[in-house]
Amino acid sequence: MPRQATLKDVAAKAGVRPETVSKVVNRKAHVSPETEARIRQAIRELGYRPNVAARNLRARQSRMIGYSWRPVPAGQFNPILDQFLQSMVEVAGQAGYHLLPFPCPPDHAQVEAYQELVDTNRVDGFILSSTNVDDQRIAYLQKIQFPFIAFGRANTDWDFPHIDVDGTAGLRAATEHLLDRGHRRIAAIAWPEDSLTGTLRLQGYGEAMASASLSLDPAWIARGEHSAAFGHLAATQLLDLPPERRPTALVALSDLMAIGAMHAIQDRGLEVGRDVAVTGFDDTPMAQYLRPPLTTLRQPVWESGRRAIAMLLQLLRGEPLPEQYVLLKPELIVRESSGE
Amino acid sequence: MPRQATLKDVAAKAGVRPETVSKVVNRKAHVSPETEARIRQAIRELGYRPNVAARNLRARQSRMIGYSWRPVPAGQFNPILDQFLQSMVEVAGQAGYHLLPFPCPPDHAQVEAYQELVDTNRVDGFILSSTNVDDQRIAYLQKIQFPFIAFGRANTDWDFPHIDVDGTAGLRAATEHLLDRGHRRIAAIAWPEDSLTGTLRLQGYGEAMASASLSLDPAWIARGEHSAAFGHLAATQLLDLPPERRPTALVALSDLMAIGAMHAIQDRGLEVGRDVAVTGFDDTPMAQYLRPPLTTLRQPVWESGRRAIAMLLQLLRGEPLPEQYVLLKPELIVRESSGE
DNA sequence: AACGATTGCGCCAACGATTGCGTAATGATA
DNA sequence: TATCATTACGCAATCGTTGGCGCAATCGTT
Repeated sequence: MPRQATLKDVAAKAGVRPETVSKVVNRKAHVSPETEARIRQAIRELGYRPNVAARNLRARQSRMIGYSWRPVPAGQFNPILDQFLQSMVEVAGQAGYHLLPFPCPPDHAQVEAYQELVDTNRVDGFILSSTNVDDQRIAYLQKIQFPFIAFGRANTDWDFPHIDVDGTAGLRAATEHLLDRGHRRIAAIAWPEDSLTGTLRLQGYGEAMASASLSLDPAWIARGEHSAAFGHLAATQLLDLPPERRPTALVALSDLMAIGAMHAIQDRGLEVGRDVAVTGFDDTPMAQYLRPPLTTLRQPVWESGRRAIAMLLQLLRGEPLPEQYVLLKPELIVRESSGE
Repeated sequence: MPRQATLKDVAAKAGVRPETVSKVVNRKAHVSPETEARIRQAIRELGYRPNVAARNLRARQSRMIGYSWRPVPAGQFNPILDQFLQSMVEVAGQAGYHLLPFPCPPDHAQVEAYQELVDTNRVDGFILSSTNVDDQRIAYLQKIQFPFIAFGRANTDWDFPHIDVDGTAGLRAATEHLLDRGHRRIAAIAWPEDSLTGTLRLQGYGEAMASASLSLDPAWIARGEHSAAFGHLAATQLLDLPPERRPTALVALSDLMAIGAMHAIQDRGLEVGRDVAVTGFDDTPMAQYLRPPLTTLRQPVWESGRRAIAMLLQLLRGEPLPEQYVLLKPELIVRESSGE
């Protein structure tokens, strides 16, 4: 099998020097039309493709973008990953970049993992998803001034470019939708207080309730781990409240918790949608197949991926970012779990 | 910001030549203990890491493995991707390799996409998933003798290393499980005849029915597109059969179709599990949250990923493969949809 | 003491592409 | 024909790492 043609081979065939070919390929210098034609012909005949390792060595870059995500525990879903990867690969590819995915290593090994990729010149920048408060990855990359875009927020006093889905607006929309349908006693099934995303989402619920001038019963906010089991437990306890305090609608911070809540309602012989309304968050693929189908908030996954890469590419080109922070609105998908 | 230290910097600090440092790093030559200590000290102090681009250029390799998968249409799930990526990244990482994911481009552009990655030396090998009969990617990579491992089979007369989940054994197990529970009229909800995976799975159903000496009613095999809607339609038609031919159990080739079938049964006022048993395939995360939870076949995703990479690494090292073809058995997960 | 064998490490030449500079050839102008 | 600007392309160096070769110093053996 003949090895891949190099600049030298093309040059020999076209009767010029390798540098000239390089200049034609990169449109860097003026070359006479005839020479250019001869060179292009040779390139075509030999099927020449520039060797990326050589290019990268010379240019001190890798044309690779690291993507780190936090894998979900077994039994849960990651409905985002497939689409998110696709959208990023597509946009990055158009600019000649490829993705290098790696699941977040355990906390103590995180910084080393990033250091490795940075120091060996394997990646030019990063996309981080599932960010945390006090996220070590963000702290490290900021310290060494390495280009990255986060998908999610972190400490409010940290200043770094990021994209996020506006969970506050999402829960406000879900709550308002329930208010529109006449509900007045609406409870929330939420995450622990240390979750940033959870706090932001819950805030939207609070805002909607406040602007409808409804007083909030403290018992209406249930906090617990992100699981269907907790959704079930929380809903059960909420339905156990005395009639005048018992909620007629539940907003859950995720589809997974909404599923648990739906089951709790059904276990009690009540009908979801008619007796108690339920909404979720994520629009996981299964939301549409539940009975009744789940009203939920769809994250603009595709858009997020595109924007994140587009922003990172700007950083890599050394251009200033028009917007450091991007907040995208999720879309309320109304299905039967929230009534008629 | 000081740029990353190179061999030259380390050499200068340790008072030797760069090549010597390289030899120490790669354990290639004998160096006196004192010199080695001095060099290692310098490496530590400067935080030296070999530049991958330079290494790759020299070694004519990339230490990258291309992974191509067929993205699922919107509204469906890809429960595999997250775990599969994780398992591959982990094993590859231990051998100093990274993954380069790219969704399958549209059919006509497939070969070009692979050519690009091969010709520019961006990847050393490929993992292909969701293979097809007459798969162009396989044909191309075989033609140019480029290392790859397929996850899935293709034409029976093509000879290439692959891993697959034994769908035949899976459906045999599901069908036998239903036979054990006393069912005699068992129908299958299957894919079109041109699907290789579908044909193999259906075969397992046929085998189990045959070895129980049950005659197969041709009406018991429904074929259609892979969707919940088709599952619903097929189940409805099966339940419309006259009582003596009406199946008491349905094996579906996927969880998605099983969901449709469950809904059809419920729409008719029947109870899944008690009146009609249902099984799926995939153990998508949602299977456990359905009501009743779905009996299904769990694919050994983690194991597949590890094995696929391990095999590819052997090819890349030029070692012969102990097994060209690996068939992994799926695990039957019994839940309530198949009865008590 | 003379010999070959071993060890430790320096030197050179790649790997393939890119870049700034230099220069020969061309054409225009006085 | 001499001068100058412009065009087209060659020259040499560089990016960081590695493999092969060779030389000097050291060691053991007779």
